[in-house]
Amino acid sequence: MSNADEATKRKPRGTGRRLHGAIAHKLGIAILSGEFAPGDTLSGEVAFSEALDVSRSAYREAVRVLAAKGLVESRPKAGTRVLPRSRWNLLDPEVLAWAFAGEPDMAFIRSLFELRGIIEPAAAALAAERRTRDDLKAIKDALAGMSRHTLATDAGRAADRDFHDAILRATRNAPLMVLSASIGSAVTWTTQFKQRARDLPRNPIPDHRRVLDAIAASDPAAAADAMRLLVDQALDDTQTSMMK
Amino acid sequence: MSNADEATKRKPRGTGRRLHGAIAHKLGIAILSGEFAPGDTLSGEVAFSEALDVSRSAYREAVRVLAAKGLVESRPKAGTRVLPRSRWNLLDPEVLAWAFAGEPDMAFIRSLFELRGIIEPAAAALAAERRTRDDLKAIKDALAGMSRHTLATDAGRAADRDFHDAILRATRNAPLMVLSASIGSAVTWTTQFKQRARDLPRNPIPDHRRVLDAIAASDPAAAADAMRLLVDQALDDTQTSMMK
DNA sequence: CCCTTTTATTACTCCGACATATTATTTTGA
DNA sequence: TCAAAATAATATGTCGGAGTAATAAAAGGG
Repeated sequence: MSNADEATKRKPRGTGRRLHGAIAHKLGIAILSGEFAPGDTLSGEVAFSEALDVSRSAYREAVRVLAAKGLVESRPKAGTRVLPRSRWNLLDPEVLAWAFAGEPDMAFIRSLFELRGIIEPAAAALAAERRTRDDLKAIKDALAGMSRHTLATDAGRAADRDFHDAILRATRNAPLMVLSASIGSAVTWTTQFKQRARDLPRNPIPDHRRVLDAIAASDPAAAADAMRLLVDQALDDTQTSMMK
Repeated sequence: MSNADEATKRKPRGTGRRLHGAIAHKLGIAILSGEFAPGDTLSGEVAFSEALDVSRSAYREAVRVLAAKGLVESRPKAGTRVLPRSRWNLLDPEVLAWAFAGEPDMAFIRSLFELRGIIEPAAAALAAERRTRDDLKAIKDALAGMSRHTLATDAGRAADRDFHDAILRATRNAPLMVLSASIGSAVTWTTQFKQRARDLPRNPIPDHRRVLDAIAASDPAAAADAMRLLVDQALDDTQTSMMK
């Protein structure tokens, strides 16, 4: 190919993302947004890589990433096809990010909150049973961080995530932890939308404190109830802010 | 296991699995089994690919797959390092399969059943609320398939999976579906261990029918209770069979 | 008309080299 | 003596091409 084209071959490593990662990101968004529908077969690997002006290796590695997440499947002669949605690994953090990169689907967001509404109260109950003193301290510290910053700031949202993460860690259940971490990051996207539309609707500290108190008291039922309140309220806030 | 294909490296395909897939499988098992601990850095790309007697491209694509699942991270000069367990995407079906490829960890299995015990009753309740007539028919058909075959056969286990899948589809919640599909496949591995150690402990049809009846009656609470019974019982069976 | 065999297209695999980025080392200055 | 900056070393990242295996379609035979 033509050399000395350093200008045309611009480096996409703005955030330390590699080339194949950037391609996977691009294709992932295209698939999640419906630009490539399930059943569609992507044009050949030579054609596509030339269209993107990247090497075949980079394109192939990107396809491997997508295939690892269940988005596509490439078979000899048949080409690379987009798999049906049921095969997609929607819980993968990157897939989740791609889903929210385009215009977020309200039904999908509601599904996520519904799942969160199932997971988090149960997690709070488990945490109430198994928490150690260190777990309790971590939860308490996160709550203190929340009261120092508002949810409109990055620090405040980080503290909110820490609060939920600390509870998850107290469950001593690894699959539960990774699951809620995925959902939590997705929910973070939506809360960013939320605070964009409207400033914080109410003081979240008392509700969080109720969860903490129930876990401190080793009361699983109360912890689950308190957490259920918290999640339902978050869904309501998100919905109303997206309505307007 | 058969390792005759190890000698003839010319045709390394094992039933449709590509070379990079085989490498990813091998490395994935090595990581999940603890052979490579978090923080360990794999030997260089050239060294490792030569040790495996494969090209660098095949090895690199395998590493891309592992990186997509959060198992490793490759950085220039620093090498490819195994990420901490918290970054692993344990809900990925392939990762789950790798986790069960070695000797299964009882604590991990219990964690999975615990998660299943949270998810499935809630899913049954949602299904009871939203099921259509077609959903009900699918559940009924699956149950009929279960009564035709025993759980000791492949067909019987397939029918059991169909039963749970049909319920999940009735929830109209995509993330919930893929999540339970992952867990379900993992649980299938354990049931294979179970029936290997001992034949089926009891007739599972009546318990499943209770779930079906509750969903048919659109009774969420009853559906959740019936499903809870089912899952708890499955855990008990697995535990007792692994004890002996 | 259906099944088997053949053919051809296609994507996977492998190769070797160059470019790049990160880290470790060394050197210089305070 | 310590710290910071510049340099060097090395593994990763990237590239295009050639060979091979496998599948889908077409052709031939039953």
